[in-house]
Amino acid sequence: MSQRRNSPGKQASPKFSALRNSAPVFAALGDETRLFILAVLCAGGAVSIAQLTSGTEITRQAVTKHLHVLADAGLVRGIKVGRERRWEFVPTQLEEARRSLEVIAQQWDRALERLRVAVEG
Amino acid sequence: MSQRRNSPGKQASPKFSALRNSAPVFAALGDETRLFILAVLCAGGAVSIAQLTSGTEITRQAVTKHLHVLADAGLVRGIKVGRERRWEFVPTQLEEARRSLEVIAQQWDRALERLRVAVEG
DNA sequence: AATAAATGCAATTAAATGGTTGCATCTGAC
DNA sequence: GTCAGATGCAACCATTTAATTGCATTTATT
Repeated sequence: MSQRRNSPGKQASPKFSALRNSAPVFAALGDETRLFILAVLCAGGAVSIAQLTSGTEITRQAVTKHLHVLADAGLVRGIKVGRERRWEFVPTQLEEARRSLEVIAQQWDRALERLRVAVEG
Repeated sequence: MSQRRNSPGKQASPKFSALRNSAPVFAALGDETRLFILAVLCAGGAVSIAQLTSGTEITRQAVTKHLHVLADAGLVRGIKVGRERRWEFVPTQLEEARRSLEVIAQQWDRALERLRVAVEG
């Protein structure tokens, strides 16, 4: 996921690199099935693959792959319990992503404010 | 982008369909170059393709494609001005996405709270 | 020990993505 | 009217992604 293909800026500002870091997280969130899985895990705690699969219409292996995508993005974690593996939500990265959106939104708000001042004042 | 491949739930709850709707937005955000473009547009107002391209190391056409992905997700809009097209940020969908993350986070918080109550009494 | 449940692993496939090059079109300026 | 600047459009290519099927492995249970 996101093999650091061809990044933009030459020497990205520190402000932007925070944003940049959450690109993989957004990519992981950018799929209905994964959003569904995440919603389930947020609500319930630790759930097995079999249980998660029963909530979808795809195969167990497909669900497994989605779980690994989410895990690579740091959004979930799986721990073995007996013969099954329980998957649970890990809040850190989602918080990070939320902050990133705030940053963009704030930047926008400031731009609007500057515009307002320039016009009115 | 997101050809509604194989969606999860049979009759998704209204609560989840709000989340589901922002999957395409997250997908659009899940790329460094697009995050960069978005950051620029948030800061600056209306910018031409040529100007945007100069901030990256990819071709103008690649930037154009990214802009269309962002536009399809409703995050930006382009308006023709003379012989150039100015692209600008549109805040609505980003707000929507932010709310989605809040919903997930709140669900998680409530789950923790229930757990706390169950343990502490 | 034998069996069934729950996963893990690998190969395969169709479609989507990110990028490119080349050429056409539209528009402002001289 | 010609010419350069800024896009638009289309074909093409390599990689990644989402899903599948089939088989191997691990682990409760009886």
